[in-house]
Amino acid sequence: MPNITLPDGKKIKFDKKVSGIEISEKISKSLSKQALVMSVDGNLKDLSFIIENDSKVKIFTSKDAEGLETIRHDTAHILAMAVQELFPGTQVTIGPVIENGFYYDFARKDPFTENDLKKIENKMKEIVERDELTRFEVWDRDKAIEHFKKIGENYKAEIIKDIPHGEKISIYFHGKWHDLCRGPHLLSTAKIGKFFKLTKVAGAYWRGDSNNEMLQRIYGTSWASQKELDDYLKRIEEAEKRDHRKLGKEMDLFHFREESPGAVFWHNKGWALFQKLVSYMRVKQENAEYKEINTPEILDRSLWEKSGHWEKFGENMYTSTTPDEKVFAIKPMNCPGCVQVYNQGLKSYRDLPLKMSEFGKVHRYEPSGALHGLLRVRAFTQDDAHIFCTEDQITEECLSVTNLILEIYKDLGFENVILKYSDRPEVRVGEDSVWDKSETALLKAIKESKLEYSINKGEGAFYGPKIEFVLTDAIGRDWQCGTLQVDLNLPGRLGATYVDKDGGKKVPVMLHRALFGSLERFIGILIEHYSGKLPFWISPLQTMIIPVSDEFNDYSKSVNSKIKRAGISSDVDLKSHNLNYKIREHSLSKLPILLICGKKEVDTNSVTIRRLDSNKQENMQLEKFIKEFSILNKAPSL
RNA sequence: GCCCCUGUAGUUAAAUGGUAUAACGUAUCCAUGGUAAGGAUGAAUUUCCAGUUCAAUUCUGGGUGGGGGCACCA
Repeated sequence: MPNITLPDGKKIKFDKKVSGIEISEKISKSLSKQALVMSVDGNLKDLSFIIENDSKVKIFTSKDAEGLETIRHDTAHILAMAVQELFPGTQVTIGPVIENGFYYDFARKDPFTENDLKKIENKMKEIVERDELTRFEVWDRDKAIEHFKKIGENYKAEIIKDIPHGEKISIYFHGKWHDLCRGPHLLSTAKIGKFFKLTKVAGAYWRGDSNNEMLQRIYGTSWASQKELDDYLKRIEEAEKRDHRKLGKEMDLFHFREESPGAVFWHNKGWALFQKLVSYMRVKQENAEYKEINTPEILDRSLWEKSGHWEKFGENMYTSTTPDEKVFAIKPMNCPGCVQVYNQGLKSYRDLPLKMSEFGKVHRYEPSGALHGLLRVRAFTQDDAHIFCTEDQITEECLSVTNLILEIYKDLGFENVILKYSDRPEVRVGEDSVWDKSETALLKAIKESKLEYSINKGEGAFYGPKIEFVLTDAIGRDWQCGTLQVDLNLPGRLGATYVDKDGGKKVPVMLHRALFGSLERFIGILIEHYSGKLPFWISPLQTMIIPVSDEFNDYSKSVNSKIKRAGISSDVDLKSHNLNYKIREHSLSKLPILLICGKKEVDTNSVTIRRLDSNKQENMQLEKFIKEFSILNKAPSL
């Protein structure tokens, strides 16, 4: 006779075997109405599961992550039911819960259209109303395979074949419709409610492998209440408003065009932002003892063959044949060029660590489907550096890179940073013993940094293991930006050496590191993080001077030139629009500071400040304005 | 690269088997204004290449770009 222990420690004694729903009824009527699933000794179970022995039981409602996940899982099943009712002959494959929703992959000849989504949604609602009861059976493997094959569900049969022998094959029924599934599920289809929406159709490879056939995936979202669904849809809308592609156009920062897919045409304001970030990093790197260099964009094929890029990275490289038939590659990475700078002249152990930075523009032939605004381009500028050092210096140098990156992210408004560590990939150069050494040294640095980190097996660069720096933006999205790679391979391949204490030549270790990764991508992230309202010090155009009428144009022009001389970017709006019009226009373009100049200002040699998102008027002496805003015109850490 | 959707003034959109409409922007003129759109007039457009058709921006096929996913992100 089971003794049930609840999360608060309370025990309930039952005189017979008991189901989850019976337990919830015993606790309270309202709980039994809201109950969705339960855990029995830590394992999630259907509420209909019968408990025979003493157990710890926790009942979940839609307020718990477990409850909401089960709702989504059930919604995915109901989606599959609806699709098969509407489109007989469609095969089901898998339909997992994902963040904020679920998807289901189907195999069907004809594509689903946006119109079908609406139809399917209605059918789903109908199924919810039918309130089909959930039932659960355990089948024999061979019977299950045979059954699914017989009804034409070849993908399901294949999935079952891959389930290890000895594991139970559980089949869930919702009415007559059934699916292979681990569960748990709600008691009936009505329990999911109607707070779901199918969001998009997309292609997806069977088992995520691009060699396999493509299935049709339907994405959806599902919530416990109409309000939560509405809030979610609202959040999506808000995120779309900060899309850097849209803001980039509105703010006149950059554009793309057909002649060069995946390459940015920077407008004046966008380029100003780009250059501000570069100047800022120059100062930070100067302070950290980096020496800036610059190397050719086009280099002979032989160098890329030596470095290993030709073989391991060739598919992503642009090449160019000259009129005299020589083959060059447009650099996809800066490292070989940098090693050649290192190689020019003799280096001593006393020169190490030698940190060479380069704002290098690289070109990579990315798959067309990967391109996405500034976030994924084919031509971009890396804030790259290569640190040549001895093996003993690796850990210390990695730590100093990590600190530099954290400082820079903080200046730009990103406080939350986590690390991702990736070790040796399948396609790589170098001996395993060398990889052992690099991986150990890098891991040691990670541990000493005391930052949170995760491990990505097999995702390192072809020449060495790496850390990636992942930051979190204003609406909680993660972005992978900086990177740090240990490389014991390239320097040797390209013949880099230094003269050690004993007079013998040794091969240095090279660390590759990028702070933002790609300037282009980072600018995209910055725009989205700030919704285009960039901090004053990196604003591409910081102040706009607006004369109240033509009469004050001269005064406005003189204010403009004084502000510019102080290093603050500024412009005068002399167009023949009225004041209100100009204020609206420049506010919409997210200009941080508007300076209004009229009679009052001329008489007192002052300006009236209007800050973005405020309608307060603040009159200030011009000299004072320049002094105060010059202080704000620097990164917080400088 | 793969699947689906998509391409109309600078921008955002509307319409159509008989070469297109609006708003904003732009240009000219009027208005000279004090904190989120003052008024008038004008210029400007169907992504490219084939095909069907008397006639294609519209239908069909292909190229190419863009979007959403998948795969990729060295």
